[in-house]
Amino acid sequence: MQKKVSIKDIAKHLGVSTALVSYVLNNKEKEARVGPEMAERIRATAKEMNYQPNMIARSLQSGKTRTIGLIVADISNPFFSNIARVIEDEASLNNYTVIFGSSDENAEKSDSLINALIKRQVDALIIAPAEHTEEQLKLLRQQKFPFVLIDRYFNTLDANGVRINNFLASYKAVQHLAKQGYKKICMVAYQTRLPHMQDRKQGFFKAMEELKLPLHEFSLMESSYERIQEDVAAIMQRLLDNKKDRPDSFLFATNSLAINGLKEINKRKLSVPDDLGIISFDESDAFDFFYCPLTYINQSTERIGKEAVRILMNQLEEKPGKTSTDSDTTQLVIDAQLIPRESCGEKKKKR
Amino acid sequence: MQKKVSIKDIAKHLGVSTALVSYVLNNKEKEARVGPEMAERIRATAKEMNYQPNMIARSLQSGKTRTIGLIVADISNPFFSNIARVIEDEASLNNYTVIFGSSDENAEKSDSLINALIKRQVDALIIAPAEHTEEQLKLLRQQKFPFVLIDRYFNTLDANGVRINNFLASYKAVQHLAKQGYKKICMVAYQTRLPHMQDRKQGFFKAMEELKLPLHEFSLMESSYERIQEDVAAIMQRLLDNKKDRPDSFLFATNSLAINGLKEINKRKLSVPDDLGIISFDESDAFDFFYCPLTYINQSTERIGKEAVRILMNQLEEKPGKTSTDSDTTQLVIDAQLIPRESCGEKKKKR
DNA sequence: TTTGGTTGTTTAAACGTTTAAGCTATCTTC
DNA sequence: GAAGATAGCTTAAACGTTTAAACAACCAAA
Repeated sequence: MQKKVSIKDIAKHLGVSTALVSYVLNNKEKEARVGPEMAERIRATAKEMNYQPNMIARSLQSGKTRTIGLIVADISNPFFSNIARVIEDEASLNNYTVIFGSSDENAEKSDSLINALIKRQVDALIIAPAEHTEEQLKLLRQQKFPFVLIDRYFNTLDANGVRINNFLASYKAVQHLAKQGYKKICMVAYQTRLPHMQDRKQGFFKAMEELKLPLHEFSLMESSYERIQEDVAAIMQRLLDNKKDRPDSFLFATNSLAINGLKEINKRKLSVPDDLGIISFDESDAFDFFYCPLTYINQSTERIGKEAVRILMNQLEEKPGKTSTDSDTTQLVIDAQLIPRESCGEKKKKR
Repeated sequence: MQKKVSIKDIAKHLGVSTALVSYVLNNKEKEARVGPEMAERIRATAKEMNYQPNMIARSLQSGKTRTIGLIVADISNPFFSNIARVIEDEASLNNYTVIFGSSDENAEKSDSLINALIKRQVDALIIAPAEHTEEQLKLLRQQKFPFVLIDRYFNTLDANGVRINNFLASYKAVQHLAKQGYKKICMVAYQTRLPHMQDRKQGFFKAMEELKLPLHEFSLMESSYERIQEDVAAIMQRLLDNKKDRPDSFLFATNSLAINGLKEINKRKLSVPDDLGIISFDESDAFDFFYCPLTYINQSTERIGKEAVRILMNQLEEKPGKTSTDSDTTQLVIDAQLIPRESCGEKKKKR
């Protein structure tokens, strides 16, 4: 690669000091009392030589990189890639760029990712934390490193965060199913201690209880993250092939769970919403194209991304008259919408 | 944020020079003849003080950031986010990280994105180039900046690239449709001069010609990128609502086109594959859940991502005995697979 | 005892910026 | 015409690394 032109090159070319060039190119000519014709010449040669400032050098000197690190479970999951896109746009509006990494829901990978990004001096992190990463995050917090959690959170960790009201979302979903006449609801969730997932489960149980719907052994089924395909297939096989006593509806806790579940339902030629009612968390193009469009719980990736960046910017771009401190914490809980469509229409009376 | 600990801090803490610390932490104790017990003490305090090297400083000194810039049309498009994930993993294996940006198929945005990433001193770029970005890329090439094009390419630009054989893919798709009895095929493509898209169109026309299938005014329909939803809706409305003379099948040039097209088809209660045969480029979860699973042309995002990184690494990590030069160029054309499913099954004889 | 080698460590420059402080003319003002 | 202000520029240090070169102390061989 060709050597890039630096401020030094411009200075040498004009026979002046680098300071002068720097002042002009940073539009500080007034404060630095640079002569107007000199300023013009500098600007001209900078353009002529196609000068591009070296942000690395600038960062070293300023201690700021104007870079945000984004850590999600998997950037190829539409939920996260949508958020990534929103974050990219918002960051760009504030002259920040984004480095990303996928943790695969793995605490060790998360740890090395966080370290790699910090070594690269990102100014802040946006993290959808994996299970067992509490300690890593506590350390970050202790070091007063700025970050925002998205999607998930921890009870024992007081940190910035943006998430939906998971409990209520599940709760409403069950109510909706019940109103349509479904009684034997099965929730398919991830097997994890992450509170956002626990909330979804608890919202489910709370609604079941209040509605006086009896629980079954299949009421809550759990899949691992790593072997989701096999696990969900096994669950569905066990439940659906038991003609005697099977659920009449499913509440899927994420889009990936739903997609894997639906594939199994399809294989068995069961008809939705007659044989089975379905609701899922998250969005997916797939939900629109299922023969019977899925009722889903919409988490606004737009809002999650925007608010996460907003919270960070508030913290990073400390205004002179700021009142907040590093230890203050913002937690935003967004209300998720249930989007009713056809996958749990009025249940037939027959069963 | 708490001040980070530097090599200087460790040196001061031990009363030695920074050089010594640097040698040890870079495992150059042998070459630098550092005493073994000193080395141990340095390592110990480094761990104790939780030292994290400042990559920015290291980059400034070395001129390398071990960072790859990724520019795609839209990171939230599954095709690109899948590629992004593969690139992330491959990069990580080589100790690189990835910064990304979305060009929105817009040349100006692409330009400012390229500049922003270069200012940040990325070592290389992986780009899915937008229309009219040829000149920007020629400039890059001229400056011998390392980059690989993915998905798209330019005829007049000799650069590294990884893409599928678009012409042949289209060609085979038409053959497949014809074999199933479809004759009045409509290709829905993007209105762009990008050669990969032109190739898809030309493959279509070539096959039509060889099969002696007559062309209609609807044979090739084009949508803009910016207003895809409106454009595709208008196209489908015009074609489908004309009962007299309408296509009997569609070849969609991308997943987004297909998804928008299918929504319109659904609205009109037309049945696939009886009333209409369908093939689309790219993958999508949605294709699996369309009531009649879509036949599609699979571009292996896995291979595209991996090969792109491999080509870059070959160029960046110049081995001592290297034979290739900066001006050498690798172009990889991957064979795309047609995955036959139900959306263009044996066409009924009735029409 | 000198010469030379080895070992362990320090010095200092460099990477490309930014910016406070310093310097030198020239211009006001009385 | 002396004092002070102002305009226009330069010097130099700093950010956190890396690394060639220098240095000092010791040891071995002649």
